[in-house]
Amino acid sequence: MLRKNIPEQRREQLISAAFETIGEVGLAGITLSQVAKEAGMSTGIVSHYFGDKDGLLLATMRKVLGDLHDTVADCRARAAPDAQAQIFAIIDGNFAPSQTSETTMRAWLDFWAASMHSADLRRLQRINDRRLYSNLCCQFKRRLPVAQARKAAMGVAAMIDGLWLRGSLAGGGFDIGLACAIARDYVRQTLGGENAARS
Amino acid sequence: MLRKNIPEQRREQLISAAFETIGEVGLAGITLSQVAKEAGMSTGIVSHYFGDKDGLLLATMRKVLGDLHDTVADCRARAAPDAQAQIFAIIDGNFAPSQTSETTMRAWLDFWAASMHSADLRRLQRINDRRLYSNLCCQFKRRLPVAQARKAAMGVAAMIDGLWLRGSLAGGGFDIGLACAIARDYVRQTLGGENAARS
Amino acid sequence: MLRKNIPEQRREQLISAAFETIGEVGLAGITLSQVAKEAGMSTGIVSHYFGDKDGLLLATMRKVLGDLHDTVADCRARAAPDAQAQIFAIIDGNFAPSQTSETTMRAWLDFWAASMHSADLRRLQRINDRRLYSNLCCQFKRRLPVAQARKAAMGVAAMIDGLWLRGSLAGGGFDIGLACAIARDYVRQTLGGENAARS
Amino acid sequence: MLRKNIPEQRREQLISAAFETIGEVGLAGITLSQVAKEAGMSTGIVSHYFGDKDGLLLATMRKVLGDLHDTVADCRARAAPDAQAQIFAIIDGNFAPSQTSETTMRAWLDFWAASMHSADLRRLQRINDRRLYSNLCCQFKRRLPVAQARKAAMGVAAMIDGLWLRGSLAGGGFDIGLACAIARDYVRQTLGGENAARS
DNA sequence: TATGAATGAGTGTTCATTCAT
DNA sequence: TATGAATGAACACTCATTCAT
Repeated sequence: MLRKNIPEQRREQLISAAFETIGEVGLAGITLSQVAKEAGMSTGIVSHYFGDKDGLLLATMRKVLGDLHDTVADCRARAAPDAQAQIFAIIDGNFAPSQTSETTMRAWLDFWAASMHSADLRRLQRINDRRLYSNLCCQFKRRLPVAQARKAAMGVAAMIDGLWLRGSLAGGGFDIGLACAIARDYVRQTLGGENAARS
Repeated sequence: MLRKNIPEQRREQLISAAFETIGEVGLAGITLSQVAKEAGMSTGIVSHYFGDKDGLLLATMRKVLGDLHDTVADCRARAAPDAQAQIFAIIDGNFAPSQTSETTMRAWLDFWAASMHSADLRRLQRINDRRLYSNLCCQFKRRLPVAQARKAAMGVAAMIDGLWLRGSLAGGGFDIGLACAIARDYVRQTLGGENAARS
Repeated sequence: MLRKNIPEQRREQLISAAFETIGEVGLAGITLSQVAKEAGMSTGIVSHYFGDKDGLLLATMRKVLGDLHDTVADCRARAAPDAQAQIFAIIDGNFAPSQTSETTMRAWLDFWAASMHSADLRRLQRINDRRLYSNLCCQFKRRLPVAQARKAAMGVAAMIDGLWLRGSLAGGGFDIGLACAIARDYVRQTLGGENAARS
Repeated sequence: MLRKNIPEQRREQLISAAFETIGEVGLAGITLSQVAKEAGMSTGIVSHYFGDKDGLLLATMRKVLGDLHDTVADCRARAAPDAQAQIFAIIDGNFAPSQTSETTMRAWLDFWAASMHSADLRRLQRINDRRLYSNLCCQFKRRLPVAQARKAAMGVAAMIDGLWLRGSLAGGGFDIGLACAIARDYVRQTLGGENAARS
């Protein structure tokens, strides 16, 4: 709130501007002057706060990843503590409105593609990738043997990313409710089959 | 073989060179002189054959899509005609070695991301996207009611793309056998669950 | 003369333009667009022919050094073959009109200063530096014992560079005739004193 | 010592920092933030004390010139009052350790080159240039006719600058003792030859 | 008085495209 | 048909300078 926070505010404004600009023209087509204009600042300010273009982009990806993390954490906090509810919450978080907006999906996909060619981005991407897997795995282990839990976690993680990926192509026509339903069915099958086996 | 085919051969060489170069430096980092060098031709030749850079890239994406189509068609032709075998063949085709090489995965992901910002690429991407869905849907309909078949097709398509997407991050560590196993399990559950329900 | 020489001609035009521009604004203040404008070409052509700015500057320094070498060689070829005449010719070459023009002197001094901070330029500078010394030393050895010849060569080389350096500050007021006379006197003293000692 | 002197102290610190920085990266490569960092101050302080970058550089050159002047004055004060001893002292001053350090030589040469393109720097350079000449001329006149004294002064001044200039290229390999010896020999010849001629 | 965040003009360099040969 | 030299607009980045605090 005080003076001290102004630098942090400007960093955030710049990151937001970068995020928006990526949504408009893509990561490949972004220019610093576009970002600066979007943020209402000068071009030189980027190197002042982020060193160079890559620094800004890295910070922007961190922000995108952080937002997803927070969204999922919120959903889980509001959900019942049992395994299935927690897994459903993870799915819900990944398909929350903030994560399925046109801009977010474009940025996501751009960063994913870019991480194939940049060590820094790839590291970040992997952290996020593993987090989804281990969050799921942790819950599945409460109900399934380790080996099955691992396979289930991989399957659900893939299904979430796959639904999301295919949804990105649909643009406005992405049926989030249907995506969640399909993912939930898969989870139920996986857990339910085990229950049946137990009984 | 004849003179007439030389132009076509050069087109293919150029496309191959573009494909390899994308694998090395990414779609964002590619330059025409790199492609020309890789193909052993002059820089001016691209506009001669493809109009401009975008034309070459579009043709390259068409090639990538076409290769996947051919690979899946091969697998299906060799598989038994029943629904489950055909679905398994579609899965196998999507995870065939030619489709899971480092170069292919990078090109794929780059094109997917780029299709968010280019109408031409997006159109191509959508055609492919729908083909996977309708191929799966067609088979599921032989065993499931339409509504369920559609959900199953969406789920399997998402799982294939999701496994593939997450595998792209793993680089060399992508366990193709495990990916296929998870996808097949999901198909079996979907078909089998229905069978169980029917009986 | 033929087509083949056009690239070489453009290289020379660019080097000339760089030389002239250095004379106008100095090595520190030179920009590629100035050079390109002076040469009547586009800015991109520099990297085409010289890789980058440093490449052009290095080539320009080589040209300046080469011109001095040629000028001195001409003077020596026209002079009598005896030691004193050859030494006088070396002095004359260093103070020839082409070497004492405002532009040449500015370029020279700029390159000398820059060679303190650039390995490539320093290497070039040293080659030239040693050439003056060894040319002189070679002649002095015909008349003096080795140790004395070396000192004499160092002295005359220093005097030439010193007169030239101080002349650079004078601008148009540089009295070339006087400079040559002082240098010749020093040579005569050095050689003559030895003669006197011998007799 | 008092408060009043603090501004003067900061000026000197800034000039020292500029001098050191020039030694490291050259006059062409210097930036105000480097200087400010070296001095442990803020970037804005330069305009506060020196108006702009050129002001700082001009002050730095003045300092370099002043140091040489003081060094020569010290040497002369400690030398015998006769002409030859005074001339030797001038030579010694010019080759004193403080004047032949790597940093000093680089700064000197950079300033000399820059003075070709800046009126302010050139004026300063000329003052120093003439001072060396008139100091020498003054002493030579005590022993030689005016015309000869002038030539001798020009010759010795050139020899000093030339030895120093060539020494700058040698870096650590600059043999100061040899340089002084060569210069002294030249002075002795000039004075002694005249003596001999008189007798 | 002193700071350092902010500006924005100017730089070297890259590269898709053109076109004379 | 094919070349590759040439163009020039666009880019990221630097840095002297300003000014609110």
